[in-house]
Amino acid sequence: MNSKELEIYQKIKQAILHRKLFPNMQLVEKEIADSFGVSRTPVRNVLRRLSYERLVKIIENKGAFVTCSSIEEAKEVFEMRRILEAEAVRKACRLYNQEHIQELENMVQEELREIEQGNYIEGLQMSGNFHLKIAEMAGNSYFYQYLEDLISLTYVIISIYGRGDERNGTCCHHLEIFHAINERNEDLAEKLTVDHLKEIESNLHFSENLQLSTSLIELLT
Amino acid sequence: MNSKELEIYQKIKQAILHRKLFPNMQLVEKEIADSFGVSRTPVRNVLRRLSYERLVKIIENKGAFVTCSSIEEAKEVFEMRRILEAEAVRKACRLYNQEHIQELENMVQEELREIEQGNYIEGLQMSGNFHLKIAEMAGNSYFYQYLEDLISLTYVIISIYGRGDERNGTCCHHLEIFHAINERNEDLAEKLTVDHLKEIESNLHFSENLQLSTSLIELLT
DNA sequence: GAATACTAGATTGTATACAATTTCTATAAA
DNA sequence: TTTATAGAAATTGTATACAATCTAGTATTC
Repeated sequence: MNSKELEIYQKIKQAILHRKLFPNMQLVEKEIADSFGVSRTPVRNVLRRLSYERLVKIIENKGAFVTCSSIEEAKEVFEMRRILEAEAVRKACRLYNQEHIQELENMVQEELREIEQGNYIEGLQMSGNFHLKIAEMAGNSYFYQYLEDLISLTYVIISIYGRGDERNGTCCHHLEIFHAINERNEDLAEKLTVDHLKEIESNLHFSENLQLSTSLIELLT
Repeated sequence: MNSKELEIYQKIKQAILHRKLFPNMQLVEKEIADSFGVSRTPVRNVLRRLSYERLVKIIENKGAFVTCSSIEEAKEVFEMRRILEAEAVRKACRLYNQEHIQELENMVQEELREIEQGNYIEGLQMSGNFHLKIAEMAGNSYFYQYLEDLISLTYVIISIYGRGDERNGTCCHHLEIFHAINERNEDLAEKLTVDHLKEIESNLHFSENLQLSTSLIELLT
């Protein structure tokens, strides 16, 4: 993917993660192409890549739509995150160097600042970056590749099923996880990570009949 | 991906897995397009998808090449397979139904027949299908998606670093794993699966200076 | 008035033309 | 002989034109 496509890719992805583009909203190729001053060709390439990452859903002859994960899909995302992040944080405990741990600490601090200032979306973004940093520290590129996609999808899932009060415990959890990693306490780091993810998931309201939101947003577009 | 692209995708993928196309070989868009009687457009789409799956490497302005995994990349693949398949086989033990277990048994039997008849490539293919079936039984679509790609890459890795004597123990292992699953013995099934993957990896010759094969094959194309 | 069929517009899918880049080769200079 | 260079060929990248499909609105029929 060249620099032009990369820019389009990042802009669209950020727009989805920052909730400028809502689940089920159609991404019309021509509109995007015009707004970037390019032809439909690179836009189509980007949309295909996003669909491979499950952030958009392409329906043949109909178009590309921002993903609106079902409850089952959301649960799959969290389950896979627990599996991958449990292993990743263990490996991070074993493999990290001074530079890594310094960066991780900075990220926790920055996240705390954002939350204190009431920047909800930015805090959520930093939260994801914290998890991704651990994936990077684990030293196997698949952790990063897979978790980048899963964490991106988590943003969308929270925007669908979240209550809007996600800022509560997460940054404290991150601080605890950071300390466990710093002490190279694998068992503790894994436990804290898995519990953390389970708590985030448990704060979503899957119980209510939210399948409606699918068609509802569809009507609004 | 529509039916036309799907066909091209499957043909190219099978050609790589069956070693008709060698690592580092260039996949020229026009040649493929002509051979399928289509334009370059759908071929380009397919090549991009294969590059997401890491089966093909696209270099800007140069083209698409069959992946030639480095030793480090190969080790990443096996590590990630152990992590995912360990969890998948545990979940399979808990979740399988009668239909699943029947299909799995059939696959082991078919693999045994292929090996007995000396069909090396077919046996290897069936071996991969056995692992994929377990991923399917685990009931989380990410197991299947991720392992489909990782197992495909494993074929290429074995073609690069294998000794050609991979047929030895694998099918016996599969039979043992099948029995463990059938008895819903999670711990045993996980242990057998991880050991099985470690043995396959240990039978590759990473030690020798095989980075040469990269440039060597490059010269031949 | 409700249901259906049809037309027009919008959108995606594919092929093709052209531009940009790389690769190869032949020629000339050291 | 080797190296450097120029130009031709091959290949990829992008834009555009056209085909196929879907969507929506309108007219028509019952």
